[in-house]
Amino acid sequence: MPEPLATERASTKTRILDAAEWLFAERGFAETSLRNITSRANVNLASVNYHFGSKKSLIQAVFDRFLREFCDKLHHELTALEQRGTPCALPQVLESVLPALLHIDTLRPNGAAIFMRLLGRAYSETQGHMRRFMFEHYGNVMERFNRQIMMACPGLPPVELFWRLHFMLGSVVFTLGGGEALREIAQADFNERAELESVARKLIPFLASAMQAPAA
Amino acid sequence: MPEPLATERASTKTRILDAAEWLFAERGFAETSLRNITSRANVNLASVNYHFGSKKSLIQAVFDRFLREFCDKLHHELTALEQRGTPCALPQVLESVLPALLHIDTLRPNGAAIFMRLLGRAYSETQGHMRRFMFEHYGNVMERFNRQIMMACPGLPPVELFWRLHFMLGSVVFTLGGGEALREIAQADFNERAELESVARKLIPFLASAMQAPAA
DNA sequence: TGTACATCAGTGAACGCGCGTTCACTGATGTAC
DNA sequence: TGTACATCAGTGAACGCGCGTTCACTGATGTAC
Repeated sequence: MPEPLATERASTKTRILDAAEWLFAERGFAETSLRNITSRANVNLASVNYHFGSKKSLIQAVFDRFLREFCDKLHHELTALEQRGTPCALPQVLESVLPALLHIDTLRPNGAAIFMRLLGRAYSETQGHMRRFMFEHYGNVMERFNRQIMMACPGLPPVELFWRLHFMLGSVVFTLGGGEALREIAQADFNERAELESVARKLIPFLASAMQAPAA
Repeated sequence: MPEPLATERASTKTRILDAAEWLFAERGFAETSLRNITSRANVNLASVNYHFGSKKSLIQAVFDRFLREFCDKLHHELTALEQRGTPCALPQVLESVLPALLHIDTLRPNGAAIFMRLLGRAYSETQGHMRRFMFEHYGNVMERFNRQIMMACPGLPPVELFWRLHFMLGSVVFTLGGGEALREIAQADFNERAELESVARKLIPFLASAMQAPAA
């Protein structure tokens, strides 16, 4: 099949993915019905099950598209980091995630926030389907990132490192994926437009300093 | 009405709250049906609407009970802190939350984790009903806590403080409320039983160090 | 080149199911006179 | 003290609704001979 021209309507499959990811992030999986999705995407209700088989598979497909886009970019950043030869300082390592996040945000409006929300949901699932899927398909990139962090935090015991990585993940997911709430408060109370990049740039020194705390 | 004796069956209202909070935290609000709740509580389906009016009001009641229990305890801790006279160091301020968290955990099994999950959900709501409710009823205690933090971080601009408070909240909510996932990994990979208190004690130096990062 | 058949993308309508809520009702306890 | 009525806690069955999924079908495109 040839790639659709720019003037053509996006494929039904793509339209469903676009509508679904927006609604999933906005309301959650259970609160989003296939009727919500298909009417937003302007496609037939039955076409979701035709293309994806089930609602559950659609959720997985949405998540997978994000992970692919994100990890491809992160892979490049990590390669650049590794080729420097000299061990990197912690802020530099953390900063390597930023282009991947910004890249996702250029692909679709509010993309990074949506991705962070899905990531949060992946971790709070009772059954860890999405989490397991993530590690099976993109675990190698994450491993490489972890190794860079480890090298920048010499002497930190592995258990401590494990917890701190998740403390960091919590901050990132909560504040970048936290919906309009924080954005609105920041705007109302401090007249500050909370752009993805500006929040991320506040996060980096905060997290870098946190990681350098002495182990208990 | 006299307080029920210890040997008596807890009141229907209490049984519903107990069942609901467990299920809400485990599966989320939308994924938990009133039939799930009432069959777990061993009460009649219609009694939820009799006692609480609607599912939405039940959610609020569950959240309110946690907030009351938590804030009462935190109120006492803050009073003790304030009466010391001398300004407190950051780790001491952060540590004042610990007894409140542990208190909730003694009231009901896994109470603190459930509370943290509900807190996370309160922040990711599209409409901020729960968040607004929280600030209206318990805002004064949170204000006092914020003031202590502020005093322990002299020179930090208010905007920066706002964001860092939420970076902290993210770490706490994500790791203490994050379900079995992290607990299981810690057990499997590091043979470490991730007790509430031991994770919280890892969090405190991490967050204290983070808050002391130089402002961008 | 023409014909027959297969595959693919999509459609409209219906399916049964579980949902939150409602309603008429019961039986126990409290209150007024 | 006895009777009539009110309130309260709870119940069983049903309500209409929106859900994910299924199914028979259509029309366009590709392939075989």
